[in-house]
Amino acid sequence: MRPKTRPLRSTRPSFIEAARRQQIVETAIATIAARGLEGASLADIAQDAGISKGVISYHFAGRAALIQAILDEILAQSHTYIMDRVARRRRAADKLAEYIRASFDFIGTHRPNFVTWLNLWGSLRSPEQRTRYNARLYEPCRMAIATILSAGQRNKEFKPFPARELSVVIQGAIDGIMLQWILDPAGIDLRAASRRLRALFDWQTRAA
Amino acid sequence: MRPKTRPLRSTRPSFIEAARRQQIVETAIATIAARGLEGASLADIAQDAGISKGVISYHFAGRAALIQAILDEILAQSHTYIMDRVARRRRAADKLAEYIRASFDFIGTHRPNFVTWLNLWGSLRSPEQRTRYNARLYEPCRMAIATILSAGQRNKEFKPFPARELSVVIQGAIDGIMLQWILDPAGIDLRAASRRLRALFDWQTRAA
DNA sequence: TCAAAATGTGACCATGCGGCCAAAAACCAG
DNA sequence: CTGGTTTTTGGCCGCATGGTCACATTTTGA
Repeated sequence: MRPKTRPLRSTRPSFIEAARRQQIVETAIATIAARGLEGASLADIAQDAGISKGVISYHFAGRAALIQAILDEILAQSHTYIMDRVARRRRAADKLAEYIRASFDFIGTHRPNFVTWLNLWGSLRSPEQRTRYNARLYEPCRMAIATILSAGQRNKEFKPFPARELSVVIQGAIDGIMLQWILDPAGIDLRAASRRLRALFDWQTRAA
Repeated sequence: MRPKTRPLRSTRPSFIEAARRQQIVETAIATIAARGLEGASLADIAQDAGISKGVISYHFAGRAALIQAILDEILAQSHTYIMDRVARRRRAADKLAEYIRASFDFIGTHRPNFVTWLNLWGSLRSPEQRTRYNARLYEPCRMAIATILSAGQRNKEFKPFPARELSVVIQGAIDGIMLQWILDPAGIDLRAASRRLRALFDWQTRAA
């Protein structure tokens, strides 16, 4: 019998454990995207996954832990995909353009993830009012952009500008457009937005 | 005794009714901002407002109706404030800059509103899966910007560009930066972002 | 001034939720 | 095969929630 408080991961998670966790997280993303956060009880998620409710309790410490796992999963998937594509480019200007293009590509092909992502923003500071955790979520994205920008400035590809400040604006523009698209898919042309953003920030960064 | 189903607003709402509704909505905004959506029960809100729980049920058809009222209130406040300031400017370029500046000013001075706003995004389609309502929420903002842009193009202040497309980008940038600031206030410099956005879109729109 | 309407109260209720557990089932090493 | 371990099941429980109601209080208007 697994003790109630997990023994600090004494052994590696079994194959079944990893698979089940993954399955539950993915089902939960779909369920939340479809019915909203409040409409997605553990029972609902279990039913969608075709398992008993107890299984979720067995693999996750509680609802909060499941939500945390969902957040991590969504963020990791997106980050991995984007950075993979960025890494294939050499020049800073290409990296920046690819960052934007990959972001929109991923958003466009993973709508449920971002619908759920949106539903979960409100739950971010639930556990202990830890507003601070949220910073941890966003900082890597801004950091990635800022790194590209700084590198471009170092090798004179880019002109001088405050990299950190601009990275906030770039990430903001991407997320803000995503938000509009989540709330009103028919009203937003993701492809056009992606194109314009690339042109806009290319113009804004490239040396004369 | 008021009938359960409201008689289609046969008479104008009384003074007390209007005041109470306003009080409840404002208290609810604060409560949700402080404790999160799931942590803000009707009982909590009532307590914060110093009234009995039944009063909320008396003035609102249910929790969903209250949330809807909150959304309308937040949106109306913001929209009114911004458009008031925009209206004071004559030239299109000034209107655009003022739109951006006013947006950030309002965001910066009404944090609780936007924390709650963020918490409520997930509840937008709760009632009937009406994803469509969301469009109604965002469209006015984009419309306002597009109107400014079009006017500027007509009188040659602005160069030619797809106004609708750019308005999506402008509103997106504002909201995306707001989002980062909500999640991580210490990590974002609103003033700098406002300045950069104004410069960026001035550059992007103004005729040569 | 006073009855009727509007508003507020606090207790009450049904419901659904997250969490728990004892027993069954599946899995696996020896 | 077998005994121990992991995983799953399905039902149960306590609790908090949104909503309702009979009654108290205040406001209104003639």
